[in-house]
Amino acid sequence: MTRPGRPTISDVARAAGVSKGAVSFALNGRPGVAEETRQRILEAARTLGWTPSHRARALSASRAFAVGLVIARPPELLGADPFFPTFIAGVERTLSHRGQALVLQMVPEADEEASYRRLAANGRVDGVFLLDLRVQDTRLALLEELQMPAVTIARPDVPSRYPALLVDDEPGIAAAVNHLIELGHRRIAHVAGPRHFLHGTVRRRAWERVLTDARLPIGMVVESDFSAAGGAQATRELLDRVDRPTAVVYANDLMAIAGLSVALEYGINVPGQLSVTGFDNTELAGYVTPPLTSVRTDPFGWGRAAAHALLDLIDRGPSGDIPTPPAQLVVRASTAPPPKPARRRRPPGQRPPTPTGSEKT
Amino acid sequence: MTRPGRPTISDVARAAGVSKGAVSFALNGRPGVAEETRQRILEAARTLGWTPSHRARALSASRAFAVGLVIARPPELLGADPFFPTFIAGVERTLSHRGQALVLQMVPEADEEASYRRLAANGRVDGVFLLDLRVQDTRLALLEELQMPAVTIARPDVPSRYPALLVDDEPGIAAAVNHLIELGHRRIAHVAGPRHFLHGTVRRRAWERVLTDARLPIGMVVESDFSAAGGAQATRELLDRVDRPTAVVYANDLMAIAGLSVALEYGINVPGQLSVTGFDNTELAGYVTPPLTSVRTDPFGWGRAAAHALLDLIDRGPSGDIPTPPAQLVVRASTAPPPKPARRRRPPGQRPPTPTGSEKT
DNA sequence: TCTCCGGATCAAACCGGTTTAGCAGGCAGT
DNA sequence: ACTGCCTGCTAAACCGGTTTGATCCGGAGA
Repeated sequence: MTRPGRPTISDVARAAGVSKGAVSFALNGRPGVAEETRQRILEAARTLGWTPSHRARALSASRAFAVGLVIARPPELLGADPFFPTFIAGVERTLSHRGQALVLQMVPEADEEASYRRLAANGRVDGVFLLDLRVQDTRLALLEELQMPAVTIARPDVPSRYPALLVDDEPGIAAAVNHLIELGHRRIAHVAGPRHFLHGTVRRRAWERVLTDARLPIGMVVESDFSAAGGAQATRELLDRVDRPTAVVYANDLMAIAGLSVALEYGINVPGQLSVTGFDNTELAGYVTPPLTSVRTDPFGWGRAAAHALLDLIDRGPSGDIPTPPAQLVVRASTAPPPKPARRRRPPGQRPPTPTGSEKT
Repeated sequence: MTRPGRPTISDVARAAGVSKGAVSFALNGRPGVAEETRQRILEAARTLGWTPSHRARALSASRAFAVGLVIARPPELLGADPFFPTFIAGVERTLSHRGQALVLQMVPEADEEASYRRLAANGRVDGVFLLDLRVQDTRLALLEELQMPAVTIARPDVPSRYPALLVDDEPGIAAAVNHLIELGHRRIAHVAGPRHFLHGTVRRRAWERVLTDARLPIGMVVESDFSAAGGAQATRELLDRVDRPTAVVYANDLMAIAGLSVALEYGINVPGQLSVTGFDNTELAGYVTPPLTSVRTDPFGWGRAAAHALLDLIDRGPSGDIPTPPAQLVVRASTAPPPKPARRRRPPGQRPPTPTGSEKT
């Protein structure tokens, strides 16, 4: 007659002829167990095929051994953004090495607060990642109220006692704008993300700052929503202006790629008559026509670093913010000098797509 | 002096003047508690702000109240594919209503088996979704060995006692190929996904079958990897042939969009000289030039249905496979009649992009 | 009045670990 | 020989729920 179910620590204790407590000590490598006994216990555990019950450990340690990630975006916007899967892959890389799991929640924005509350009340996670920070984000206060450890991705614009992964979109946008200025552009527009998102605002401000420093006008900005449809619509608005821009800095690749199509539809050659830059350096950026100059970010690395920081916070208490390397501008064929003031039609000379592209900081 | 920590069921019992057991019964709506007592207990729980401890419940019920999803893909391939985020969003929609959580693991392919084993050994989940089925997938046997409930997305090509969500790519591909045949195409190529993936093989077979039924040749197929780079490379191979195809059916949108750029690079007009179809109907499909004819699938709905099926399997035992509505072909401007045999150069007449597109089954 | 029955309730065991208090025995110090 | 201390281990409590077996009680039936 075989025992049903997995062997427990009591089975191991019986097999090794010791008490439960001794087994627990031996398995956790704690002192107070004779070396010979320890070996006997480990041997018994091995032959029985014992594995620790995560559930029992979680209850007695009052820990979940899991961290949470709440994503509040409409599902149709989620698919097109490569950020999340890549970030999560990075997170996992760290977590799996430390025996932790990731609990993912994807909820409508209206359910977001409830989602955090439930996660905390149930004790399902020991901490969370705070992503897609918003301007004056109310979630920080919520998490402090819930006494939930957290790591924020980017430094919030409200006081926060949580460690932040210092991703800063400013240098990437600045590199793009400077690149365009160096090429000779003067009318540089921006298709921005929603202003209530911190990264939407940060990117717009970066664009403004560089233009202001160069004494160029900052009037040409259209706020959009990071979607292809939004990018297309914003591009139309810009191209319909009488003082049409000679370059557009988009807040992400998806909008930029949609913008490329709109330019083609208008019969405006890119990069001959219009330069375009994206942000994210998505896989597709190198494979559209023309290949898109973009800012390469590192969501995978961020995920790894953020997970590290969160686990350290949980295990060892507060520490400082985490720096990240600056993003790099990847120059491809969608940017070129602006057309000469005398409107000369240049033939739409195709450059072959170069997936790699050269780099500038 | 306030008690530290959350109130437990014992606190509620004390406050209501009853035993732990009575509280448990009352809270779970089980019979054997007088109505008046039940109300008193619920009232006490409410005023104390009691919430059930997921950990304790999991231990005593020997259930995790969570399901797992293991994704084994190289991270760089993950970002571009909109399937996973959308599928997961659908899964969450169901799970959150049922108090379940999703444990997500993203691992290198080499660690995949270990990942399932760990999930099972730890008892972290009560079941898993099996995605990205492979030809002769070995994970089915693994999961049966681990006695882990599962739902497969698509019916495997090996015997399986698990319920399957019957997603079938065949009708979608068939619709695309038939659409091209009706337009008059005779040389219809296919850029396939990896043949070791079931969906890669299924889509290729569907393409073959329709062509064979129409007595058209099935020679023009290039196996690729679902990536933009792979799609571009495969397209080059096809366009370099002396008997260049007049239409290409791509196994996903990402490869198709990369293919559009290659055609442009070759000076081949789409759809004038070459028709192109994608698969997935990604957000970008409607915003490239020309807008891409594609097959619309419903990963969100699949996620919802799969989660339903998995929870039912866990709670109520085996049931049947789950049907899904057939995919729809979304016709946009990337498909048109083939060029006339007499090679007449047609001007690259732009059609404005129409994001919506008309539909055919 | 006595018996029987069923509903309401309680105490205790249980899930599978971790942790603490305590005990036995060996050895050194005085 | 007695005290003190350290090592190696056991027994029991604990984490916070669920479930079972026993008990108490009031009302129906004989």
